[in-house]
Amino acid sequence: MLETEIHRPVETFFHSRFFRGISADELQPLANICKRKQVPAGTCLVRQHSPASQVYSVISGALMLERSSRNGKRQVIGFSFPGDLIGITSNQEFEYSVIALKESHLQVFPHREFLDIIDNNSNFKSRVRVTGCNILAHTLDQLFALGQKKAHERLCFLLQQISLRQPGSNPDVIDLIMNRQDIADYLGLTIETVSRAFTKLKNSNIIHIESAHKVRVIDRLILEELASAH
Amino acid sequence: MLETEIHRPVETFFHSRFFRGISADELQPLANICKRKQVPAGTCLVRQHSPASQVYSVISGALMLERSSRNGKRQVIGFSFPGDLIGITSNQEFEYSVIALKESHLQVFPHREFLDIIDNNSNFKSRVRVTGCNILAHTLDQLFALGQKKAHERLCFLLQQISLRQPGSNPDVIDLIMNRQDIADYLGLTIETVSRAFTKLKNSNIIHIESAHKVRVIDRLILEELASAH
DNA sequence: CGCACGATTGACGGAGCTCAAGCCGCGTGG
DNA sequence: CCACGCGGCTTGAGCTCCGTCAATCGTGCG
Repeated sequence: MLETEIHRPVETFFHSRFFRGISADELQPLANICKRKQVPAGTCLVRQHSPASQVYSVISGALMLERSSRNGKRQVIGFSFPGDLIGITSNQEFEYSVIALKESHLQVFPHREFLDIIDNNSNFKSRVRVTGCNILAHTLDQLFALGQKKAHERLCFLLQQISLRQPGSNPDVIDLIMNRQDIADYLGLTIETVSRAFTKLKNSNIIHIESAHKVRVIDRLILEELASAH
Repeated sequence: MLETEIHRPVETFFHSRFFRGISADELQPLANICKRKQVPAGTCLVRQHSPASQVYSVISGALMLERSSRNGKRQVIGFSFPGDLIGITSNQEFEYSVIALKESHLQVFPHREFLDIIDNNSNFKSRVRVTGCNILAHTLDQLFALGQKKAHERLCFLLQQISLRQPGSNPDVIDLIMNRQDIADYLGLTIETVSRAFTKLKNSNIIHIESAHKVRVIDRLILEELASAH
């Protein structure tokens, strides 16, 4: 894991959707406090209950947010893709661990300074609020899925999520960066049930499984119908 | 449902924990835009997908937040008690419906003006952020319960939640303001399973059921152990 | 007192969990 | 280049917990 100072033009590093359309002048204060970090696949970027002293912006790669309990149970909270922010919280501690699923590049900001700069710029301010609301909205969707849906419907929910949020232009080819255990812990199921749900969707001609980690959407309408929370 | 202007001293209405310790001078701008609302038990205060144009502060009573899908499934998101804020979002629409479980009194603020005032006062600003984070933290706890816990453990989670958040000084006597269907939809179970979970906890001498809506905690340590997400 | 509705209990079936075996893709080494 | 082994995924068999359906209980209210 290496952290380096930025010595290049500001705009180069702020391609995240969070910063889109904000002028270089406004970005400069953030650039001044920004470092970069590169983490290999499998590393733990943030440990649950550690002090929330950094804010991260994902530049490339993919990460997983998770919570674990003492008795070994784990709930995967979500996945972070390029453009996502991690660690915008007002609590003292991180609510979850963050683990890199692939090698990932991130921007790192000191938490306190980040919020100070955000607070003094109304463009940023509203974006941070929207980001927070989006996170909550996603968590509520997931809650609905876990509380009210069957195994194969939950899987549709996950596929839909990834399909819409993964980088790249073709949402019909889904790149499953996580393994089956991660999916199971995200959906509140076991790996066996996840596997059976995959074959069920395959046999219903809703998806085509090109490999264990690559899925093609055949019938998007039905996928959405099964995934939807409304 | 009646809405009235405030003509009494400011402090009278701002006893919510959200406003605690903030001076009358600072509260005045909020008082100026504040109306009151009283809703009888069973009323729908906010309808899912309606424009998020109000912020509410609960003065007395109890409310339930829920999401419904077209096919009739419902997920209860949480419960609001005196001192809670409802509707702090940056989205255009409410993410959920809000229904009064008892007759409830609320303060009502226009959304836009509320946020403007909040943004110009650093005391408020940090409190709003903390409130948002607490809501997310609670939702994550619930997510963990639905994903990883068995029926009777989920029930312990709910009892623990209410016990800690309900008004009144004695956390060992739990007032179940909601009915069994509400509990079931909160925990992702059916009413029958909820009922069986109650008798299971009763037979294990963890709780005593005084009536269908009043429960006494016998063994708080075990209750916490079963409820905990860590 | 009797009705009505909500809560509880019982019997049964099924979705998903557990345990175990088999399969597949991939990397390593002969 | 192929044999082998390993780890992750899939499939199968049996069991368990929870959902479903139905009957009963209990409490509050007209």
